[in-house]
Amino acid sequence: MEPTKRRKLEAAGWKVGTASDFLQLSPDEVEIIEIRLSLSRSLKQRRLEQQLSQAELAQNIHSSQSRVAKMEAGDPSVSIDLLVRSLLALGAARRDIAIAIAGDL
Amino acid sequence: MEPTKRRKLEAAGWKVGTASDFLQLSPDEVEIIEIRLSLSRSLKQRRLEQQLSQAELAQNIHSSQSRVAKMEAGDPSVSIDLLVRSLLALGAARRDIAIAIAGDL
DNA sequence: GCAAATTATGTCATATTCGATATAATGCTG
DNA sequence: CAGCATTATATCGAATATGACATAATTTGC
Repeated sequence: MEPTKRRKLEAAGWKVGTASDFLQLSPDEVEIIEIRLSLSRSLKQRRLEQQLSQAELAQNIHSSQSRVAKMEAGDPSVSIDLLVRSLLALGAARRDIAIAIAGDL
Repeated sequence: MEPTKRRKLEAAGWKVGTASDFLQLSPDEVEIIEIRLSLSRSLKQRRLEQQLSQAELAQNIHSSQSRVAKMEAGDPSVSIDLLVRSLLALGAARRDIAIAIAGDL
């Protein structure tokens, strides 16, 4: 795994001890994590574009500031469902979500 | 809402009583449901392409036949997370998932 | 038509995710 | 620096998703 990608994961709070520890994640698990991180980044970007605080966004989606923080941090306790619902609440269309998931495209 | 779309939702087990009942779903909720259904269809298509029974797929993803059936039926109790994980297990790439979500793209 | 295989539906105990809350950490502006 | 807003982290009971199981319905091949 490239150091770049690894740093991204570690920065997002995924405990990635040593490189070999990391390897116990299956490719599919890594893929899911990356999808979550892509959605996270998209969420944060949209929120900032709309000049909203995490607390304000939380109100819009009937959630809490702490959960928004976790969403943006790519916390493992956050489901893709919640990320998608939040993106929709920020005005994202299905297509936008698809693009976020694809990573580049 | 077009009758076509509505029939799709009803067929998938989303209790959509009358048209007015249906309207109590927010556009975002409808969007989520449609995303789920897109992923469902993609899942079933992939499984059939690979000539697997629901039970066989269930084994691969450490789940059960009944849950696979629910996934393919677009059952409300199934998360997007599980659908994505299942698609990955069937060999789908991120891009494939993105395409499924976008509808076209 | 009838087995056998496959798929659908209902239920349940357990596991995971949820919003909420508290509080710590960081950033910003005077 | 001090106050204030914003964001991060930890923990909780409640809500939701989960696999497993039972069993019904459906499809398939003979």
